[in-house]
Amino acid sequence: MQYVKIKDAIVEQIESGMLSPRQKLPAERKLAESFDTTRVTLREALSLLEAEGRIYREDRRGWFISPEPLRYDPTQTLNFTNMAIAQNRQPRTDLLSAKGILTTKQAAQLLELQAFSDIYRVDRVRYLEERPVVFVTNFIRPEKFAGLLDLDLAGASLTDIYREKYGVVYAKVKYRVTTTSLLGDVAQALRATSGTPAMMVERINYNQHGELIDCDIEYWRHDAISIESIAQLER
Amino acid sequence: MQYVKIKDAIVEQIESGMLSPRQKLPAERKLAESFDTTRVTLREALSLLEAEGRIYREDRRGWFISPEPLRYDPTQTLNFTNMAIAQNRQPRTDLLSAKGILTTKQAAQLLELQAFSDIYRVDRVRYLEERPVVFVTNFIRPEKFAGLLDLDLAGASLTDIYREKYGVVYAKVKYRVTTTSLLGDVAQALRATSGTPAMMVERINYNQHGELIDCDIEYWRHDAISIESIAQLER
DNA sequence: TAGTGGTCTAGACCACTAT
DNA sequence: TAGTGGTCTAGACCACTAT
Repeated sequence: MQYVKIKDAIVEQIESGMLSPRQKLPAERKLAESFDTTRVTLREALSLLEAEGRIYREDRRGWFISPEPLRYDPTQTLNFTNMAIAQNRQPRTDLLSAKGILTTKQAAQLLELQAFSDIYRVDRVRYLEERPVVFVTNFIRPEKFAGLLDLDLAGASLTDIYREKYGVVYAKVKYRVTTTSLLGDVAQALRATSGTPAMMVERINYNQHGELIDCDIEYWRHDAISIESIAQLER
Repeated sequence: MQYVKIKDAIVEQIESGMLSPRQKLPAERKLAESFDTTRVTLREALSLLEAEGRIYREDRRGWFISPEPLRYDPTQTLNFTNMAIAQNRQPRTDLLSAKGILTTKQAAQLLELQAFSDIYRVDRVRYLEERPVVFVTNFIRPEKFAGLLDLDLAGASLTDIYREKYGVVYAKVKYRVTTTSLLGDVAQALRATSGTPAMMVERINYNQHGELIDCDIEYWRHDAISIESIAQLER
Protein backbone atom coordinates (compact mmCIF):
# COMPACT_ATOMS: atom_id res chain seq x y z
CA MET A 1 0.00 0.00 0.00
CA GLN A 2 2.02 2.80 -1.43
CA TYR A 3 -0.37 5.52 -0.33
CA VAL A 4 0.01 4.59 3.34
CA LYS A 5 3.79 4.92 3.00
CA ILE A 6 3.45 8.29 1.34
CA LYS A 7 1.10 9.37 4.10
CA ASP A 8 3.59 8.24 6.74
CA ALA A 9 6.39 10.12 5.01
CA ILE A 10 4.36 13.33 5.06
CA VAL A 11 3.31 12.77 8.69
CA GLU A 12 6.98 12.47 9.57
CA GLN A 13 7.74 15.76 7.86
CA ILE A 14 4.92 17.43 9.75
CA GLU A 15 5.98 16.01 13.10
CA SER A 16 9.63 16.86 12.58
CA GLY A 17 8.52 20.46 12.27
CA MET A 18 9.61 20.84 8.64
CA LEU A 19 6.06 21.79 7.79
CA SER A 20 4.28 24.20 10.05
CA PRO A 21 0.57 24.98 10.56
CA ARG A 22 -1.13 26.83 7.71
CA GLN A 23 1.77 26.17 5.39
CA LYS A 24 0.88 25.08 1.86
CA LEU A 25 2.07 21.73 0.60
CA PRO A 26 3.85 21.64 -2.77
CA ALA A 27 1.72 21.20 -5.89
CA GLU A 28 0.17 17.77 -6.34
CA ARG A 29 2.12 17.12 -9.51
CA LYS A 30 5.38 17.94 -7.77
CA LEU A 31 4.53 15.79 -4.75
CA ALA A 32 3.52 12.92 -7.01
CA GLU A 33 6.81 13.18 -8.87
CA SER A 34 8.86 13.34 -5.69
CA PHE A 35 7.19 10.14 -4.44
CA ASP A 36 7.56 8.63 -7.89
CA THR A 37 3.86 7.99 -8.35
CA THR A 38 0.80 9.34 -10.10
CA ARG A 39 -1.55 12.07 -8.95
CA VAL A 40 -4.31 9.56 -8.24
CA THR A 41 -2.22 7.63 -5.72
CA LEU A 42 -0.80 10.81 -4.22
CA ARG A 43 -4.33 12.06 -3.67
CA GLU A 44 -5.20 8.82 -1.88
CA ALA A 45 -2.46 9.65 0.59
CA LEU A 46 -3.64 13.25 0.92
CA SER A 47 -7.22 12.12 1.57
CA LEU A 48 -5.96 9.89 4.36
CA LEU A 49 -4.15 12.83 5.93
CA GLU A 50 -7.31 14.88 5.56
CA ALA A 51 -9.38 12.17 7.27
CA GLU A 52 -6.89 12.18 10.14
CA GLY A 53 -7.25 15.93 10.46
CA ARG A 54 -3.59 16.62 9.72
CA ILE A 55 -4.10 18.62 6.54
CA TYR A 56 -7.01 20.46 4.95
CA ARG A 57 -7.86 21.51 1.46
CA GLU A 58 -9.00 24.88 0.19
CA ASP A 59 -10.95 24.52 -3.01
CA ARG A 60 -8.63 24.99 -5.99
CA ARG A 61 -5.99 26.51 -3.74
CA GLY A 62 -4.29 23.36 -2.53
CA TRP A 63 -3.47 21.52 0.67
CA PHE A 64 -2.40 23.07 3.94
CA ILE A 65 -1.11 21.83 7.29
CA SER A 66 -3.84 21.91 9.97
CA PRO A 67 -3.27 24.01 13.06
CA GLU A 68 -4.32 22.69 16.48
CA PRO A 69 -8.06 22.16 16.67
CA LEU A 70 -10.26 24.44 18.74
CA ARG A 71 -11.51 22.74 21.88
CA TYR A 72 -15.27 23.07 21.88
CA ASP A 73 -17.55 22.26 24.78
CA PRO A 74 -21.18 22.10 23.63
CA THR A 75 -22.37 22.20 27.25
CA GLN A 76 -20.94 25.65 27.86
CA THR A 77 -22.75 28.87 27.10
CA LEU A 78 -19.43 30.38 26.13
CA ASN A 79 -19.87 31.71 22.63
CA PHE A 80 -17.47 31.12 19.78
CA THR A 81 -15.67 34.43 20.11
CA ASN A 82 -14.92 34.10 23.81
CA MET A 83 -14.03 30.44 23.43
CA ALA A 84 -11.51 31.24 20.72
CA ILE A 85 -9.98 34.13 22.65
CA ALA A 86 -9.65 31.96 25.75
CA GLN A 87 -7.55 29.61 23.64
CA ASN A 88 -5.39 32.38 22.17
CA ARG A 89 -7.02 32.17 18.78
CA GLN A 90 -8.20 35.01 16.56
CA PRO A 91 -11.91 34.65 15.88
CA ARG A 92 -14.04 36.52 13.39
CA THR A 93 -17.66 36.10 12.37
CA ASP A 94 -19.31 37.06 9.11
CA LEU A 95 -23.05 37.54 9.00
CA LEU A 96 -24.26 36.10 5.71
CA SER A 97 -27.98 36.70 6.09
CA ALA A 98 -30.70 37.24 8.68
CA LYS A 99 -34.30 37.01 7.64
CA GLY A 100 -37.77 35.75 8.38
CA ILE A 101 -38.67 32.53 6.59
CA LEU A 102 -41.20 29.72 6.68
CA THR A 103 -39.80 26.65 8.41
CA THR A 104 -38.00 24.07 6.40
CA LYS A 105 -38.81 20.47 7.25
CA GLN A 106 -35.58 20.14 9.23
CA ALA A 107 -36.16 23.37 11.19
CA ALA A 108 -39.78 22.53 11.94
CA GLN A 109 -38.70 19.23 13.41
CA LEU A 110 -35.91 20.68 15.54
CA LEU A 111 -38.02 23.57 16.80
CA GLU A 112 -41.11 21.40 17.31
CA LEU A 113 -43.22 23.60 15.07
CA GLN A 114 -45.89 23.01 12.45
CA ALA A 115 -44.75 23.12 8.84
CA PHE A 116 -44.83 26.64 7.36
CA SER A 117 -44.53 28.45 10.67
CA ASP A 118 -42.76 31.80 10.65
CA ILE A 119 -39.25 31.74 12.05
CA TYR A 120 -36.04 33.71 11.84
CA ARG A 121 -33.04 32.26 10.10
CA VAL A 122 -29.53 33.59 10.64
CA ASP A 123 -26.55 32.30 8.63
CA ARG A 124 -23.02 33.02 9.67
CA VAL A 125 -19.49 31.88 8.94
CA ARG A 126 -16.88 31.86 11.67
CA TYR A 127 -13.17 32.15 11.16
CA LEU A 128 -10.03 31.36 13.11
CA GLU A 129 -7.01 33.35 11.99
CA GLU A 130 -8.96 34.24 8.84
CA ARG A 131 -9.59 30.60 7.95
CA PRO A 132 -13.32 29.78 7.69
CA VAL A 133 -13.92 26.83 10.02
CA VAL A 134 -17.64 26.63 10.67
CA PHE A 135 -20.89 27.48 8.93
CA VAL A 136 -23.67 28.13 11.44
CA THR A 137 -27.38 28.39 10.77
CA ASN A 138 -29.65 29.54 13.59
CA PHE A 139 -33.36 28.90 13.44
CA ILE A 140 -35.11 31.08 15.99
CA ARG A 141 -38.64 31.02 17.36
CA PRO A 142 -39.83 34.60 16.83
CA GLU A 143 -42.32 34.95 19.72
CA LYS A 144 -39.76 35.90 22.32
CA PHE A 145 -37.63 38.05 20.03
CA ALA A 146 -39.83 40.68 18.41
CA GLY A 147 -37.79 42.98 16.22
CA LEU A 148 -34.67 40.84 16.38
CA LEU A 149 -33.93 41.26 12.69
CA ASP A 150 -33.81 45.06 13.04
CA LEU A 151 -30.90 44.82 15.49
CA ASP A 152 -27.23 44.88 14.62
CA LEU A 153 -26.65 41.15 14.34
CA ALA A 154 -23.27 41.63 12.70
CA GLY A 155 -21.92 43.58 15.63
CA ALA A 156 -22.84 41.45 18.64
CA SER A 157 -23.20 37.80 19.49
CA LEU A 158 -26.68 36.31 19.48
CA THR A 159 -26.32 35.18 23.07
CA ASP A 160 -25.43 38.73 24.12
CA ILE A 161 -28.44 40.14 22.26
CA TYR A 162 -30.73 37.51 23.77
CA ARG A 163 -29.55 38.37 27.25
CA GLU A 164 -29.27 42.13 27.00
CA LYS A 165 -32.27 42.98 24.84
CA TYR A 166 -34.67 40.20 25.72
CA GLY A 167 -33.57 38.90 29.12
CA VAL A 168 -33.24 35.39 27.76
CA VAL A 169 -30.39 33.05 28.65
CA TYR A 170 -29.68 29.50 27.66
CA ALA A 171 -30.32 27.09 30.51
CA LYS A 172 -30.43 23.71 28.83
CA VAL A 173 -29.07 22.37 25.58
CA LYS A 174 -29.73 19.17 23.66
CA TYR A 175 -26.97 18.43 21.19
CA ARG A 176 -26.11 15.89 18.57
CA VAL A 177 -22.80 15.25 16.83
CA THR A 178 -22.50 13.36 13.57
CA THR A 179 -20.23 13.26 10.55
CA THR A 180 -21.31 14.41 7.12
CA SER A 181 -19.88 16.05 4.03
CA LEU A 182 -19.88 19.63 2.80
CA LEU A 183 -21.89 20.50 -0.30
CA GLY A 184 -23.14 23.57 -2.16
CA ASP A 185 -23.31 26.91 -0.36
CA VAL A 186 -21.89 25.55 2.85
CA ALA A 187 -18.86 24.09 1.09
CA GLN A 188 -18.33 27.33 -0.78
CA ALA A 189 -18.55 29.50 2.32
CA LEU A 190 -15.91 27.33 3.98
CA ARG A 191 -13.72 27.39 0.85
CA ALA A 192 -14.12 23.64 0.71
CA THR A 193 -14.43 21.28 -2.22
CA SER A 194 -17.79 19.53 -2.57
CA GLY A 195 -17.75 16.34 -0.58
CA THR A 196 -15.17 17.36 1.99
CA PRO A 197 -15.82 15.33 5.15
CA ALA A 198 -17.11 17.40 8.04
CA MET A 199 -18.54 17.32 11.53
CA MET A 200 -22.12 18.43 12.11
CA VAL A 201 -23.25 19.72 15.50
CA GLU A 202 -26.94 20.33 16.07
CA ARG A 203 -27.95 22.16 19.22
CA ILE A 204 -31.44 22.77 20.53
CA ASN A 205 -31.48 25.48 23.18
CA TYR A 206 -33.89 26.10 26.04
CA ASN A 207 -34.23 29.19 28.23
CA GLN A 208 -34.36 29.50 31.99
CA HIS A 209 -38.06 28.50 31.97
CA GLY A 210 -37.47 25.34 29.97
CA GLU A 211 -38.92 26.83 26.79
CA LEU A 212 -37.46 25.96 23.42
CA ILE A 213 -35.79 29.11 22.10
CA ASP A 214 -33.75 28.33 19.03
CA CYS A 215 -31.56 25.73 17.43
CA ASP A 216 -28.36 25.90 15.54
CA ILE A 217 -26.84 23.68 12.94
CA GLU A 218 -23.09 23.88 12.68
CA TYR A 219 -20.96 22.45 9.89
CA TRP A 220 -17.37 22.28 11.05
CA ARG A 221 -14.20 21.64 9.11
CA HIS A 222 -13.49 18.49 11.06
CA ASP A 223 -9.79 19.15 11.52
CA ALA A 224 -10.62 22.47 13.18
CA ILE A 225 -12.57 21.10 16.13
CA SER A 226 -12.17 18.77 19.06
CA ILE A 227 -15.36 18.31 21.05
CA GLU A 228 -14.54 18.05 24.72
CA SER A 229 -16.68 18.06 27.80
CA ILE A 230 -17.01 16.88 31.37
CA ALA A 231 -20.13 15.30 32.80
CA GLN A 232 -21.20 14.39 36.30
CA LEU A 233 -23.02 11.09 36.09
CA GLU A 234 -26.33 10.58 37.78
CA ARG A 235 -27.22 7.30 39.34
CA MET B 1 -19.81 17.08 -11.39
CA GLN B 2 -20.89 13.67 -12.47
CA TYR B 3 -20.13 12.00 -9.16
CA VAL B 4 -22.55 14.25 -7.26
CA LYS B 5 -25.32 13.27 -9.69
CA ILE B 6 -24.53 9.60 -9.27
CA LYS B 7 -24.54 10.07 -5.51
CA ASP B 8 -27.95 11.78 -5.70
CA ALA B 9 -29.32 8.99 -7.84
CA ILE B 10 -28.26 6.40 -5.28
CA VAL B 11 -29.60 8.51 -2.39
CA GLU B 12 -32.93 8.59 -4.17
CA GLN B 13 -32.95 4.83 -4.49
CA ILE B 14 -32.19 4.48 -0.79
CA GLU B 15 -34.88 6.95 0.25
CA SER B 16 -37.49 5.44 -2.02
CA GLY B 17 -36.96 2.21 -0.10
CA MET B 18 -35.61 0.27 -3.08
CA LEU B 19 -32.48 -0.40 -1.08
CA SER B 20 -32.85 -1.42 2.52
CA PRO B 21 -30.42 -1.39 5.46
CA ARG B 22 -27.62 -3.96 5.34
CA GLN B 23 -28.33 -4.70 1.69
CA LYS B 24 -25.31 -5.00 -0.58
CA LEU B 25 -24.96 -2.65 -3.52
CA PRO B 26 -24.25 -4.18 -6.92
CA ALA B 27 -20.62 -4.71 -7.91
CA GLU B 28 -18.64 -1.56 -8.64
CA ARG B 29 -18.10 -2.53 -12.27
CA LYS B 30 -21.81 -3.05 -12.75
CA LEU B 31 -22.71 0.22 -11.04
CA ALA B 32 -20.11 2.06 -13.10
CA GLU B 33 -21.53 0.58 -16.28
CA SER B 34 -25.11 1.41 -15.32
CA PHE B 35 -24.14 5.05 -14.73
CA ASP B 36 -22.07 5.00 -17.89
CA THR B 37 -18.83 5.95 -16.20
CA THR B 38 -15.58 4.46 -14.95
CA ARG B 39 -14.88 2.81 -11.63
CA VAL B 40 -12.81 5.77 -10.46
CA THR B 41 -15.69 8.21 -10.82
CA LEU B 42 -18.18 5.74 -9.39
CA ARG B 43 -15.96 5.34 -6.34
CA GLU B 44 -15.92 9.13 -5.90
CA ALA B 45 -19.69 8.95 -5.56
CA LEU B 46 -19.51 5.99 -3.17
CA SER B 47 -16.97 7.82 -0.98
CA LEU B 48 -19.34 10.75 -0.76
CA LEU B 49 -22.13 8.46 0.37
CA GLU B 50 -19.75 6.92 2.88
CA ALA B 51 -18.81 10.37 4.24
CA GLU B 52 -22.50 11.14 4.65
CA GLY B 53 -22.97 7.92 6.59
CA ARG B 54 -25.46 6.46 4.11
CA ILE B 55 -23.39 3.46 3.08
CA TYR B 56 -20.44 1.59 4.52
CA ARG B 57 -17.77 -0.63 3.12
CA GLU B 58 -16.60 -4.02 4.30
CA ASP B 59 -13.07 -4.68 3.18
CA ARG B 60 -13.10 -6.64 -0.10
CA ARG B 61 -16.75 -7.50 0.43
CA GLY B 62 -18.36 -4.45 -1.06
CA TRP B 63 -20.68 -1.61 -0.14
CA PHE B 64 -23.76 -1.85 2.05
CA ILE B 65 -26.63 0.41 3.03
CA SER B 66 -26.19 1.82 6.54
CA PRO B 67 -28.86 1.09 9.15
CA GLU B 68 -29.95 3.81 11.57
CA PRO B 69 -27.10 4.93 13.79
CA LEU B 70 -27.01 4.02 17.46
CA ARG B 71 -27.73 7.01 19.68
CA TYR B 72 -24.88 7.27 22.12
CA ASP B 73 -24.78 9.50 25.18
CA PRO B 74 -21.25 9.72 26.55
CA THR B 75 -22.57 11.25 29.77
CA GLN B 76 -24.55 8.16 30.70
CA THR B 77 -23.16 5.21 32.60
CA LEU B 78 -25.35 2.96 30.52
CA ASN B 79 -23.05 0.41 28.94
CA PHE B 80 -23.06 -0.55 25.29
CA THR B 81 -25.14 -3.67 25.73
CA ASN B 82 -27.96 -2.00 27.64
CA MET B 83 -27.87 1.02 25.36
CA ALA B 84 -28.26 -1.16 22.30
CA ILE B 85 -31.06 -3.22 23.82
CA ALA B 86 -32.91 -0.07 24.84
CA GLN B 87 -32.88 0.89 21.17
CA ASN B 88 -34.04 -2.51 19.96
CA ARG B 89 -30.67 -3.45 18.59
CA GLN B 90 -28.82 -6.74 18.96
CA PRO B 91 -25.48 -6.14 20.64
CA ARG B 92 -22.57 -8.52 21.02
CA THR B 93 -19.08 -8.00 22.38
CA ASP B 94 -15.91 -9.93 21.58
CA LEU B 95 -13.04 -9.85 24.02
CA LEU B 96 -9.86 -9.67 21.95
CA SER B 97 -7.32 -9.50 24.74
CA ALA B 98 -6.87 -8.55 28.39
CA LYS B 99 -3.42 -8.20 29.80
CA GLY B 100 -1.02 -6.25 31.95
CA ILE B 101 1.25 -3.93 30.00
CA LEU B 102 3.56 -0.98 30.48
CA THR B 103 1.83 2.28 29.56
CA THR B 104 2.06 3.54 26.05
CA LYS B 105 2.70 7.26 25.68
CA GLN B 106 -0.97 7.86 24.90
CA ALA B 107 -2.20 5.81 27.88
CA ALA B 108 0.24 7.42 30.28
CA GLN B 109 -1.01 10.82 29.29
CA LEU B 110 -4.68 9.94 29.59
CA LEU B 111 -4.25 8.16 32.92
CA GLU B 112 -1.86 10.79 34.28
CA LEU B 113 0.83 8.22 34.96
CA GLN B 114 4.60 8.10 34.57
CA ALA B 115 5.94 6.38 31.49
CA PHE B 116 6.40 2.63 31.96
CA SER B 117 3.85 2.28 34.74
CA ASP B 118 2.01 -1.03 34.97
CA ILE B 119 -1.57 -0.94 33.73
CA TYR B 120 -4.19 -3.30 32.39
CA ARG B 121 -5.23 -3.14 28.79
CA VAL B 122 -8.47 -4.65 27.52
CA ASP B 123 -9.34 -4.73 23.82
CA ARG B 124 -12.84 -5.49 22.63
CA VAL B 125 -14.92 -5.28 19.50
CA ARG B 126 -18.61 -4.55 19.73
CA TYR B 127 -21.22 -5.57 17.20
CA LEU B 128 -24.74 -4.56 16.28
CA GLU B 129 -26.68 -7.24 14.46
CA GLU B 130 -23.34 -9.02 13.90
CA ARG B 131 -21.77 -6.00 12.22
CA PRO B 132 -18.62 -4.79 14.01
CA VAL B 133 -19.16 -1.11 14.77
CA VAL B 134 -16.65 -0.11 17.42
CA PHE B 135 -13.20 -1.09 18.59
CA VAL B 136 -12.68 -0.26 22.25
CA THR B 137 -9.46 -0.21 24.20
CA ASN B 138 -9.60 0.23 27.98
CA PHE B 139 -6.55 1.29 29.90
CA ILE B 140 -7.10 0.60 33.58
CA ARG B 141 -5.21 1.71 36.67
CA PRO B 142 -4.50 -1.54 38.47
CA GLU B 143 -4.39 -0.32 42.10
CA LYS B 144 -8.12 -0.51 42.66
CA PHE B 145 -8.68 -3.69 40.67
CA ALA B 146 -6.37 -6.40 41.99
CA GLY B 147 -6.92 -9.66 40.17
CA LEU B 148 -9.11 -8.13 37.49
CA LEU B 149 -7.46 -10.09 34.70
CA ASP B 150 -8.35 -13.38 36.39
CA LEU B 151 -12.06 -12.65 36.18
CA ASP B 152 -14.37 -13.59 33.34
CA LEU B 153 -14.10 -10.41 31.29
CA ALA B 154 -15.76 -12.00 28.30
CA GLY B 155 -18.91 -12.80 30.22
CA ALA B 156 -19.73 -9.53 31.97
CA SER B 157 -19.44 -5.84 31.29
CA LEU B 158 -16.54 -3.96 32.84
CA THR B 159 -18.88 -1.54 34.60
CA ASP B 160 -20.72 -4.47 36.18
CA ILE B 161 -17.47 -6.04 37.34
CA TYR B 162 -16.23 -2.73 38.74
CA ARG B 163 -19.42 -2.28 40.69
CA GLU B 164 -20.04 -5.81 41.86
CA LYS B 165 -16.52 -7.01 42.61
CA TYR B 166 -14.81 -3.79 43.56
CA GLY B 167 -17.57 -1.42 44.66
CA VAL B 168 -16.45 1.16 42.12
CA VAL B 169 -18.87 3.20 40.04
CA TYR B 170 -18.27 5.90 37.50
CA ALA B 171 -19.19 9.32 38.86
CA LYS B 172 -17.55 11.71 36.43
CA VAL B 173 -16.41 11.41 32.85
CA LYS B 174 -14.23 13.63 30.69
CA TYR B 175 -14.73 12.91 27.02
CA ARG B 176 -13.40 14.01 23.68
CA VAL B 177 -14.80 13.41 20.21
CA THR B 178 -12.73 13.77 17.05
CA THR B 179 -12.60 12.29 13.58
CA THR B 180 -9.83 10.06 12.37
CA SER B 181 -9.27 7.11 10.07
CA LEU B 182 -9.03 3.39 10.67
CA LEU B 183 -5.69 1.65 10.17
CA GLY B 184 -4.03 -1.66 10.91
CA ASP B 185 -5.49 -3.96 13.56
CA VAL B 186 -8.38 -1.65 14.30
CA ALA B 187 -9.43 -1.48 10.67
CA GLN B 188 -9.14 -5.23 10.37
CA ALA B 189 -11.20 -5.93 13.49
CA LEU B 190 -13.95 -3.69 12.11
CA ARG B 191 -13.73 -5.33 8.66
CA ALA B 192 -12.79 -1.92 7.31
CA THR B 193 -10.40 -0.93 4.57
CA SER B 194 -7.33 1.01 5.70
CA GLY B 195 -8.11 4.69 5.74
CA THR B 196 -11.86 4.42 6.30
CA PRO B 197 -12.99 7.63 8.03
CA ALA B 198 -14.08 7.11 11.61
CA MET B 199 -15.10 8.78 14.82
CA MET B 200 -12.88 8.55 17.87
CA VAL B 201 -14.29 8.90 21.37
CA GLU B 202 -11.89 9.14 24.28
CA ARG B 203 -13.31 8.89 27.79
CA ILE B 204 -11.52 9.38 31.08
CA ASN B 205 -13.52 8.01 33.97
CA TYR B 206 -13.50 8.94 37.63
CA ASN B 207 -15.04 7.10 40.57
CA GLN B 208 -17.32 8.36 43.34
CA HIS B 209 -14.30 9.79 45.18
CA GLY B 210 -13.06 11.76 42.20
CA GLU B 211 -10.19 9.35 41.53
CA LEU B 212 -9.11 8.54 38.01
CA ILE B 213 -10.06 4.93 37.35
CA ASP B 214 -9.62 4.11 33.72
CA CYS B 215 -9.94 5.49 30.23
CA ASP B 216 -11.28 4.09 27.04
CA ILE B 217 -10.52 4.84 23.45
CA GLU B 218 -13.27 3.99 21.05
CA TYR B 219 -12.99 3.84 17.26
CA TRP B 220 -16.46 3.94 15.77
CA ARG B 221 -17.62 3.26 12.25
CA HIS B 222 -18.92 6.78 11.86
CA ASP B 223 -22.15 5.82 10.15
CA ALA B 224 -23.03 3.61 13.13
CA ILE B 225 -23.12 6.33 15.76
CA SER B 226 -24.90 9.56 16.58
CA ILE B 227 -23.60 11.26 19.69
CA GLU B 228 -26.46 12.84 21.58
CA SER B 229 -26.70 14.39 24.99
CA ILE B 230 -28.48 16.92 27.13
CA ALA B 231 -26.72 19.39 29.39
CA GLN B 232 -27.90 21.77 32.05
CA LEU B 233 -25.89 24.93 31.70
CA GLU B 234 -24.28 26.55 34.70
CA ARG B 235 -24.07 30.28 34.98
C1' DT C 1 -0.31 34.19 -18.37
C1' DA C 2 1.57 30.05 -16.21
C1' DG C 3 0.41 26.77 -13.29
C1' DT C 4 -2.77 24.36 -10.41
C1' DG C 5 -6.50 21.62 -8.61
C1' DG C 6 -11.01 19.28 -9.96
C1' DT C 7 -12.63 15.91 -12.59
C1' DC C 8 -12.70 12.12 -15.71
C1' DT C 9 -11.21 8.22 -18.99
C1' DA C 10 -9.54 3.59 -19.88
C1' DG C 11 -7.25 0.57 -18.71
C1' DA C 12 -4.11 -3.12 -15.61
C1' DC C 13 -2.84 -6.77 -11.99
C1' DC C 14 -3.57 -9.24 -7.86
C1' DA C 15 -5.23 -11.12 -3.64
C1' DC C 16 -9.22 -12.13 -1.70
C1' DT C 17 -14.33 -13.48 -1.31
C1' DA C 18 -18.33 -16.04 -2.45
C1' DT C 19 -19.93 -20.37 -3.94
C1' DT D 1 -13.26 -21.13 -9.96
C1' DA D 2 -15.46 -16.80 -11.31
C1' DG D 3 -15.87 -12.50 -9.92
C1' DT D 4 -14.84 -8.68 -6.96
C1' DG D 5 -12.65 -4.95 -4.55
C1' DG D 6 -7.98 -2.72 -3.60
C1' DT D 7 -4.63 -0.47 -5.73
C1' DC D 8 -2.08 1.72 -9.31
C1' DT D 9 -0.64 3.70 -14.03
C1' DA D 10 -0.70 7.28 -17.52
C1' DG D 11 -2.75 10.14 -19.34
C1' DA D 12 -6.56 14.27 -20.64
C1' DC D 13 -9.22 18.82 -20.45
C1' DC D 14 -10.86 22.82 -18.19
C1' DA D 15 -11.89 26.47 -15.06
C1' DC D 16 -9.83 28.74 -11.69
C1' DT D 17 -5.93 30.85 -8.80
C1' DA D 18 -1.75 33.27 -8.14
C1' DT D 19 1.03 36.83 -9.82
